[in-house]
Amino acid sequence: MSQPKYYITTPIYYPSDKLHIGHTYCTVATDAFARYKRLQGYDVMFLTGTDEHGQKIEDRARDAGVTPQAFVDNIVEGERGVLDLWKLMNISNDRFIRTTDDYHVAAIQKIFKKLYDNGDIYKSTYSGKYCKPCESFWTESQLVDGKCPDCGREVQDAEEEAYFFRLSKYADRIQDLLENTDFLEPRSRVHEMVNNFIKPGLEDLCVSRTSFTWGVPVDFDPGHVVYVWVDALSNYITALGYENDRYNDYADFWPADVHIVGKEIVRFHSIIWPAMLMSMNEPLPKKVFGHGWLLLDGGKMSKSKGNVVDPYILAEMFGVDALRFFLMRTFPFGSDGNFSNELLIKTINTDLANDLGNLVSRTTAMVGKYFCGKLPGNCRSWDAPESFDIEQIEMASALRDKYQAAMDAYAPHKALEEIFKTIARANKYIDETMPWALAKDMEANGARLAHVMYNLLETARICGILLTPFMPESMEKLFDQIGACACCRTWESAGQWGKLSEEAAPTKGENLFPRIDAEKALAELEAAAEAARKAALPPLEIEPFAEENVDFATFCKSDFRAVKVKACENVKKSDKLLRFTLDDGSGTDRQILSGIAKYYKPEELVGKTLVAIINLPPRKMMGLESNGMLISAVHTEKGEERLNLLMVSDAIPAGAKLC
RNA sequence: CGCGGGGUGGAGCAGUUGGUAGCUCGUCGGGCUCAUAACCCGGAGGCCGUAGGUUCAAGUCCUGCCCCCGCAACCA
Repeated sequence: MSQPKYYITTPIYYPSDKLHIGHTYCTVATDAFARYKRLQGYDVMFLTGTDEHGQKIEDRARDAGVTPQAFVDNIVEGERGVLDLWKLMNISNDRFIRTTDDYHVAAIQKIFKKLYDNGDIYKSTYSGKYCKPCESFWTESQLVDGKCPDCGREVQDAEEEAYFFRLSKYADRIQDLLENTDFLEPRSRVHEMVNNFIKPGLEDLCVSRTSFTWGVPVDFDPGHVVYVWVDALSNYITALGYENDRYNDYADFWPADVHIVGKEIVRFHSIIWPAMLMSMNEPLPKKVFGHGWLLLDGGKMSKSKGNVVDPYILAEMFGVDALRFFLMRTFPFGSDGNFSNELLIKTINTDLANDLGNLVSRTTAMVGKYFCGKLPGNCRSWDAPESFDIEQIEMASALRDKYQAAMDAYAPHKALEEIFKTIARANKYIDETMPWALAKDMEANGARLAHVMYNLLETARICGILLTPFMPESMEKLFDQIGACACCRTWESAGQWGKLSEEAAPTKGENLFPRIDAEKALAELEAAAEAARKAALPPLEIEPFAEENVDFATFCKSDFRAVKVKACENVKKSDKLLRFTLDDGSGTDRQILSGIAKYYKPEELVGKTLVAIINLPPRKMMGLESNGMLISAVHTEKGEERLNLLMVSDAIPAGAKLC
């Protein structure tokens, strides 16, 4: 008897930069669904990975002075890279595919050839707007004011030889798939796809490039590399062993049960990908779900806005499970949501610390206090239940089904809402039953009190099971604290009231979810963000070179001399100016004021031999006259201005002319 | 210009097939003391962007307009 199979995927992310909270959102959601299905007893294949080819990576690698492979290796496998992030976030993927993996590359060549051989890929010319310096093609709509969006320079019409995929051939079948099945969800995305792309007429798709080389080579036509579509989308099947020997799971797991994707790539997954599969005569995935975006301040987060949220910092500060929970609890999956640190902290404090954590804490503490940590047994049932007993038990008993309905509808936020309604009910139940009052007369009320405790533990147990996909580690701790054995942590047992042993021995452990001091945490986050901004600044910047020439005669008029510092002091009431008394070789002291107090202490300059231009017109600063200007070298490091006075050999006599 | 999404008490959001407007936070008042100054109860606060229409009945359907966000060939 084999288990039912379930195959779920995230997109493969583009490692041109470090991943941010948006990628984390998508991956955590997929992980929660994967864990949910495992909990239900499915044999789950959960795939994620990275899409590592293309022009942008080639460019970024060149800028960084490394090979494209080294560049992506660093982002994927390096410290705090993609793999580290998923490990930190406790992502339970069964497989990780990189499009640079040998088996994938070889499989892509076979897939490309297959599409070519069946006539759906043909050779033609690609025409578009080309920016020569950037060596990039752009579409009309990508241009900014008709110019290259990267460098702002003029573009020209250009053509290159390329292979095309007959996407148009599948337009009708795709439209039918989108409109008449629930292939694509949420439903609102269907209108977008059909109105925007199918109704205007699907154009054939350019699937190869000759303008860059970082990609899978078309093996039967040197110079061409496979463009993103075939390369990236096929990952979902090559990772199962399609057209390769590395794996052998295609028969078991394809078609995928669901591709979880961000809304911006719904197009590729709901139009191009099915068309490719139709062409290859392979089954289509059962569903594509396009989730929403996390917005910041009502707008998109982007590097250019400098408002990218770093999941590392949040997870380290608040805990992985708290972050995972927040992402799934707060935002309706499928629509956009406004991310903020305040909301994150508030959600953790309210739901996790005050409601769930505190419920477990007060319950286990009471069992410890009133029953020395072990229920007396025979406490599962009660002869004359109050209405609130019944209500509490019924609510917890019905929870699993409600949860399942929400999860199956890809509404994890609703599933969590149901759980927390039940948790809130349990907190209320404590008020209604007043255990501390019962405890005053244990002889008379001990049995009743034990029943109340049992009901609370049982509610916590059921909630704990259903929360496991979202917070796997914390729920293990919860189970340990309430004394739940392995057999009452299962999906099956989550649907059955009364599975917990009547002689369970809870222990009050450490707080599952400590309260967060919001003010302090926000200040720390602000400091971390500031540090990140600084770190992102270029390590070294120099002034751009002058575009205009200066003629030789004008230059020669500038009289540069070696000067020796006889005295130097801070100018009173000025935090910038230093006053120099200089020997310029004339026999008369020369006074120059220089705004470099930030960089030098006066005393360290006395005796130094510097360079000054001495025929600038005299100028008064802070009431003192300055006769010339000392020459310094300036540059910027990590956004901070650096200045070095030009110091020359003390062997040079004062007054020596520089030319 | 086109397409998509959204405009609901101070803030952030739910509102399934049209039938007395809900949740979280905040706020005000009360209760409790088992617990992570947490928990429980109650109050105040919304003519559901706007103008029309359909209907016995509309936040929910239709039309026009205003405002916000996004997409427009790979930023989840």
